[in-house]
Amino acid sequence: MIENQATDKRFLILETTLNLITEYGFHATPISLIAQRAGVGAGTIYRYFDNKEHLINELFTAIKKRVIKAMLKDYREEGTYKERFKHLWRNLIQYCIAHPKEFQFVEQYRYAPFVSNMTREETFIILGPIMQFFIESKRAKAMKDLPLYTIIALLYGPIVSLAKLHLDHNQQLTEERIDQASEACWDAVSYKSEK
Amino acid sequence: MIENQATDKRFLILETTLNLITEYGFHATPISLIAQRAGVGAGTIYRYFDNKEHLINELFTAIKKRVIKAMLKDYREEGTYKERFKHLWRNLIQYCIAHPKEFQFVEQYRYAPFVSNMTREETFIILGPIMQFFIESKRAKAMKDLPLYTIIALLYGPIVSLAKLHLDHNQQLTEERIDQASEACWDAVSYKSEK
DNA sequence: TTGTGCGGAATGAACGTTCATTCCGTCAAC
DNA sequence: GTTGACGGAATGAACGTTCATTCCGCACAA
Repeated sequence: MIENQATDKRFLILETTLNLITEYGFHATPISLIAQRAGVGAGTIYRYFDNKEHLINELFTAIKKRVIKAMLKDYREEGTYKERFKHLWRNLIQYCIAHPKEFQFVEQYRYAPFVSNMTREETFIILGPIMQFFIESKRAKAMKDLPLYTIIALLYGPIVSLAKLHLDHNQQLTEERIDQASEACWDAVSYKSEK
Repeated sequence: MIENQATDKRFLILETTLNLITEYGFHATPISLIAQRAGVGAGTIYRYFDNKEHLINELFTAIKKRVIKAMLKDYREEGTYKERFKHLWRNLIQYCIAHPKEFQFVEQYRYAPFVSNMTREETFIILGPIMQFFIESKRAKAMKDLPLYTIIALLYGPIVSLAKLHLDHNQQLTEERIDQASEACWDAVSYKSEK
């Protein structure tokens, strides 16, 4: 019980920060405002986080983990490579749309100067299982023999763009459109003969 | 001569700002530093720009225009749609790589809260000719009948991802890789039969 | 059951710093 | 001599962070 209160408050601060930062940006959301909205004292935040920068970095990794988890939801290593790909791809874009603030936050600050390199490297480690899928697909000739980074760009890039267009321009991203796009992405990385 | 001195100083301030902002971020580059690096007084900056926010927005549109111009360089409405697509696509990614700071700046602040909506809308107007190409390609059945926004996402998304991976992870983006990727992008938006 | 003492969580006023912006004396151009 | 561009010191607001103090819940003595 006692620990729960502590983790609850920690969580509360993180979520409040997420809300404010996506709305106003990092430097435009003062600690004082986070404290006010979270209903805690400004000093309290410093009991849980060393400083503002650490707070952001923790928020970052927390969200990244949620994203990867969502991406791998119900994923099984069975079926065709295309089916598996579509499962992962759809999971990811669905999550981005369902959690716009998390998506915006990650996209906006991924390369911001105050996000530490360590945080960025952690991400790559977390992504291990997904990388494995790509490598295996290539080996099985289900995917073109493209460099790993090219594959990532061809598959992840459109997700980011689609999600941004969806969120910013109210381009309704319907089930149908998501499916169209996932098919197109598969066309990009698979051989033409591949059905 | 007099105007030239004025526009030179204006340009100097803008370029200095670009350099500093991509290195430190918007809120972490004080006007005083811009002034110092540009070799002008802090007050002088306010002779050319109303305030910091305006300065950024002007920098934004200036860069956008350069990007579109670079994209359309040597573009002619002749040859197959695939050839034309590849020309535009390569122009764009080449520019992103050749001008990393401009690319980073645009990508980092495109959706930042302090970039005005007007600046964002201007962008869409500038993009008119490119949109026309997509519409025409669809009509000619050279491209799949996908929503315009989907096409943009499928083609522009990978460019952003590739450029970022290139710049951040030192993934050498060779001529060969650029060509592979452009082919893959075309596969994404064209019909399978299309050679 | 009640009263007392204790440890650490929580607080928010205060501090020192930093920043965007203003203001004004200087100086070059004509 | 007049004009206006210019530099950079001055200004005041806002910020992150600290720290002396308060608050709270529990343990235990009586």
